[in-house]
Amino acid sequence: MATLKDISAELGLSVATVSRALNGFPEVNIKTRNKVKETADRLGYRPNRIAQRLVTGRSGMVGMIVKIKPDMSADQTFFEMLTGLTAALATHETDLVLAVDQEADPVLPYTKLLERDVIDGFILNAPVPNDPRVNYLQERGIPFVLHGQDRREPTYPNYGIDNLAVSADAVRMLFNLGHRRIALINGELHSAYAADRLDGFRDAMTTLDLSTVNIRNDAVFESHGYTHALDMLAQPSAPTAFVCATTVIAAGVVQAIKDRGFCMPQDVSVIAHDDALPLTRAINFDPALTVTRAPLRDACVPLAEMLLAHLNGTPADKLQVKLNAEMIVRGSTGPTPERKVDGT
Amino acid sequence: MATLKDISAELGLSVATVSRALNGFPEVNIKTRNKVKETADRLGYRPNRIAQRLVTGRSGMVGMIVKIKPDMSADQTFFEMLTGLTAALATHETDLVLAVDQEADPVLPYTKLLERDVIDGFILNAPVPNDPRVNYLQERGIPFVLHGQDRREPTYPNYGIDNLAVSADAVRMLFNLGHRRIALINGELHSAYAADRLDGFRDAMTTLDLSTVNIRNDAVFESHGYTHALDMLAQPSAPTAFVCATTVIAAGVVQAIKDRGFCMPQDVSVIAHDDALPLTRAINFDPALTVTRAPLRDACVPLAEMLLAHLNGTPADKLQVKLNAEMIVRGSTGPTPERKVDGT
DNA sequence: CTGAAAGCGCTTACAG
DNA sequence: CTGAAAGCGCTTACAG
Repeated sequence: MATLKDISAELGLSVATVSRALNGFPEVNIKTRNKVKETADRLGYRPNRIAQRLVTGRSGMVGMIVKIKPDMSADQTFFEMLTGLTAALATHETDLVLAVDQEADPVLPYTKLLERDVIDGFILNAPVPNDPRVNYLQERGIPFVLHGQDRREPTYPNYGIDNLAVSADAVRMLFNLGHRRIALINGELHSAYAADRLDGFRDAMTTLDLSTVNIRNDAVFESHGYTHALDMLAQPSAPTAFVCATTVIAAGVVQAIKDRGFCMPQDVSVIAHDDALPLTRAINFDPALTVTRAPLRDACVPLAEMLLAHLNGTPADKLQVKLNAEMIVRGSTGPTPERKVDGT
Repeated sequence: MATLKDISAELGLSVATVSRALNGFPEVNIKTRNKVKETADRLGYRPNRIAQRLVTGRSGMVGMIVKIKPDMSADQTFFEMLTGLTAALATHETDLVLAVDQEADPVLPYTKLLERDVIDGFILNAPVPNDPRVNYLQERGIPFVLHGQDRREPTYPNYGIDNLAVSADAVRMLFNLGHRRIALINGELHSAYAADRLDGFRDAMTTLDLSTVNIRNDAVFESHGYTHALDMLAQPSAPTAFVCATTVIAAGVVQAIKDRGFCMPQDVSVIAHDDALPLTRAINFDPALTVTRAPLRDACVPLAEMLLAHLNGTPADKLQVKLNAEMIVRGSTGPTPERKVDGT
């Protein structure tokens, strides 16, 4: 493997100049730079990252702790994030080092990864409300970026969508179509996103003076969407609209609607939040699913770049992004049956 | 962060001696060693891996390319391997660097990872027959270990079970119970393991002079197990026994048997290969499932250690392991109905 | 615009 | 048993 020394020997230059030429320092003569680049190419020079890292004090590695859930419900989202983050970090010569969390203590894997190795910072995903990992890393001054929001007033870099607004937008949209009995089939409350969705839902419903009896918080399985919807639709005053945590949940809900002999959207409307995962796509529903949409993949580049910016000194308060999901109205939502009757 | 220099300054020793003391060199005086260790502990010394790696020429990173399948069928096994490998490598101060393969060209991610960084070697999982990655890495002299067998006569480190024997054992066992019409619900043939299972099945059946009409090679979904078994059981001469690629397939097959009104094992026997994944456990079947068993997790420590041994100079021909899966007979297999009739 | 020098934190022959 | 020295391959003040 060619080194800077090889190039400098070949050209009769110092390694310092070769280094500067290759790293785009403005002061080097353009002819020198070209000669250097050419021989570097010819010799197949690749900078030794390890040496660079020793001198810069950076390891070029950021950590992520993977939580293996026995129910595997997080797989799809995890793969999506893994793909996007790996690619985004590779752009910046940074590797993603994984540690797998099999422990009860949520911060233990962080301890281990920090003890054992040189990690520049962490990407925290799938936060729980008031995530304990945040406190742990903050106390130690270890840089990180959080995907999502685990508290109302974050003081650290974080990027995510406004999950309160996701629910509120859905409720308001259904309300405007005439719906009054609106159900929420939510994710599990130990996830921060689901807790926010619940809060947003309750707030919006209460503001509109609607009852919030039809709420379920449960693991994101199609079968759960199915059984919860089936239950609710059997009640005397069944919901006329469902707000679903994900398109996977929606798939179960839609099946329940069919199995109860109802039509969508004539009898029952369905809206879901759409992470734009490759499976269970909203447009493949029949009719296509109305959604609030925020592709999970879109978070990866910002997350990577925010962490690296933070490592380079950008203060945390400049690195806080809360986005609004986009509302896409398709065929699965429509006016309530009551309203249609009233209207004609 | 404390360095060797800090310790040496504190103790009036040279960094060389401190280094040797900490690294367990036999020549250091026991009292010196103890003093060094004590101050190292007190100062919270952690060796700088980057510096170690620069001088040893090792990066302490091994690569694995993750293939994201749209059907997500490999998730469970991937997580299992990820967990085990991460833990096994951590024992040896080695990190697992992931690259995600989203490309058509199966070697492209290897090129990228090698170009971009300093990777000591690779772990290749989920091989296809005559895996092209093998040739690529061998040509370039890059160390790797393969999980499984992608060809009959490997010339590189590899670890896996004998998948031909898995099928052959299952067939022979069913034959001895009197079964003659034996079906195989296999994985997809682009996987090396499935290709071997098919070969083993065909060979064993042919040797026993049995017909091999009932074979399906398909993605490992419970629904596929269900539909294939349902089809086969509707035929005039339906199989009396099923050999299943995995317990997930078996779950579908068992459901089909029930739905056709048959009893297991009185009417139909089922045997599966069991990777011992946390979901779909063989003992949770009713009756419990007869399996050939080889926990995927068990491969992780050997794989990690074989790769590291290879990096340290152990020749490839000493690093080739082919294990036999264990046969565990439970309630899902029994004598054929014909035989019982004949016998009484 | 270029070079000589110091240094990042280790390891390991070579002396003694 | 311990130390002084060289070196891994870079980067970056400091001179000129």
